[in-house]
Amino acid sequence: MATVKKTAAKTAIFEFVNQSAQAVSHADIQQGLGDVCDRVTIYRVLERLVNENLIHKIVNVDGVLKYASCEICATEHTHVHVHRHDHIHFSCQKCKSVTCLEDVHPTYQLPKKYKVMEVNFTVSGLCPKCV
Amino acid sequence: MATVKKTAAKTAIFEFVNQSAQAVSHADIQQGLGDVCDRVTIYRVLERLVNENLIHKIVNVDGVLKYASCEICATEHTHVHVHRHDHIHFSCQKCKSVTCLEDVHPTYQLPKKYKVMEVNFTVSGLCPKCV
DNA sequence: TCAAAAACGCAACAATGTTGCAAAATTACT
DNA sequence: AGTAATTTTGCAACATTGTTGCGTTTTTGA
Repeated sequence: MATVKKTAAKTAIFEFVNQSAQAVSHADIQQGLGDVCDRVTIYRVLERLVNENLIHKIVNVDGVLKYASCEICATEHTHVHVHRHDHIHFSCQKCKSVTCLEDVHPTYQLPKKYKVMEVNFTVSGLCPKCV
Repeated sequence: MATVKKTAAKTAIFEFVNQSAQAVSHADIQQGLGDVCDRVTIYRVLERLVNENLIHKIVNVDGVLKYASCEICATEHTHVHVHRHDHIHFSCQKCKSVTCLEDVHPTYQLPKKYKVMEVNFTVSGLCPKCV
């Protein structure tokens, strides 16, 4: 029985991600939190937070992984149910910010026989501040 | 006046990408082509091919960049016009293949003021062969 | 309090991608 | 064809991002 343990690093990282208006990278966290923990620990904590559905993971257009708070998780206090993170992310080419557009859910129809488990929709260009 | 030059490496890489049914990574190309050219050259040729709209670039769910032939480019013989590569890509978690679903174009509506320049839609799960 | 399990730090490694610069190849022009 | 201009290449070195193994520390539940 895998028991999840509460640790200082996990709490700090979770709050950091949650308080950010934009999606943050590993580097952002490391820089933002100073040295609360080792570099490797950040990777491992992020992996756990994603598995526990407390945050969600985004692949940016340049291939760098980013993490963002999950509105559903943040508001509903039960993390038991699994929900799909199928909203669009916007990656600004100028200010480099990655923002969740939680209300924008693309519609599409896949050919039969494909079994979808995760989605990653990212659109890049200029955000309202930079346009 | 930047003049595009035809080279052996470029031709080989372009044909390799074009003949692949799935999207290929830098590593796939390097392995597939042996040593027609240096590792760095592959990166640079891919960048050029993308800029010339001869192939298109995909960010896989794990953050690795992949490249695929562009059906529009491959069939229409004029590469002059810029076209959006806004179809969905499917990334199989089992066989690791990344396939262009050229006919699946998601519809979505962004909030005003976002200027879209590129899109990257990737769906992962199990492909028909692995389901 | 104490033992089991989870999480951590450290070090080392792996994969992927980038940059600078001099040499080689291609192209345009005469 | 000859030649100069420009692009492309190879090489080496480096940067970034992410992973793994392992012994130690921390957390948790009984």
